[in-house]
Amino acid sequence: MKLIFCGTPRFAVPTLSKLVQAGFSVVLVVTQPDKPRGRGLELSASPVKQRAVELGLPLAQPAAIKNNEEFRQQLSAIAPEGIIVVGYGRIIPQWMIDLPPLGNINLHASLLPKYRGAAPIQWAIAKGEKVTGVTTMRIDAGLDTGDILLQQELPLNASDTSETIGPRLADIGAELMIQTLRGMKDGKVQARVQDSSRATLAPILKKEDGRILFSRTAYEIVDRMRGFRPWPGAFTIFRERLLNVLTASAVDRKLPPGEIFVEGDQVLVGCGEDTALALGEVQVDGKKRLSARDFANGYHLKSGQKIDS
RNA sequence: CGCGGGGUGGAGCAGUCUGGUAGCUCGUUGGGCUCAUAACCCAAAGGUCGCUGGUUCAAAUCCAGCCCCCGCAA
Repeated sequence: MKLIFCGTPRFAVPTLSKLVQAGFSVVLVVTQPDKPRGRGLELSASPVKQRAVELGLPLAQPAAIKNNEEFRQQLSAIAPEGIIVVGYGRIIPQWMIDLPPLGNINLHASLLPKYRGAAPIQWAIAKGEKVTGVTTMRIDAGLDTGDILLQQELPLNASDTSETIGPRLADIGAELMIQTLRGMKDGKVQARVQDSSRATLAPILKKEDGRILFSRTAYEIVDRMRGFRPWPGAFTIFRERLLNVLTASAVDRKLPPGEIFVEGDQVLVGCGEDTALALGEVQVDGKKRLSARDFANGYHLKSGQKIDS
């Protein structure tokens, strides 16, 4: 089966690898242009590009595609049976949706219609879901609103974070994509319409999503911390500097929100509804990560102080 | 030239602006108190102040270069 693969992040890599391994003919890989990254803003290639290079596949990195005649003709000339889209990072234009007979097949990292949008893994964990999963669907003009092809669930437990779940969903999703394509080929896979009344959104994360609001319960804060790791993480402002809270647990304790309580080696911070956050590892802007104990000793924390002042 | 923070006894920090022989909270070791303790009291050990060079009577502190760590941004 002749396919074009569009993807950019690490999440998309297993699917690309699996397609090639399973014998599908990936004739073109489309990914985002190289961008400056990291300190010093050095130019770096997307994970998908790196893998495509390893696999010796032809690459395209158009800056824009909607009105890109040259790119459109390139794809038309290939005449793919299907276009596979996994975290490409751009809106797929109508002309592309209409091009292949099998349509544009997307792998999405949630159980649609829940968590439509750019950060489904993170939001599912941040909202304290007990189960998430992956969905293959046929792309339409809307945001993750296309007809569902196949789904696979993955249970979540309290220790899971986006870092641990992301790779697992990527692997499960890669497998599901293979099943989907094979199933479509011999007509065993039925597309079914999403129930949009049950839809929720998982918008792209911003740094601000990581700010800890001590008015929330500690349990909510911990869930968000798991979901938003490693970025944007969880932070507050401590003595006019950024304080990243890398790990923490929730306990039931009545303390004024934002107030510190030092107890032995533990540092508790009051949260909403008589809950408190027991700090684990923290990191002050410019410093190394510290245990709550070292943090309390080094910065002379006293019970009654406000952490965010 | 993307912006910014930091490297001080075993850990974490203060001191740097306004040069003058190093301080705090812990930990460690010894002793004391206690039925007992991760609690409390007393004492001790432990530091080339990231590296190199410069200015000075004198540098953790001022100047120059270098190394390492981290946050923002993407």
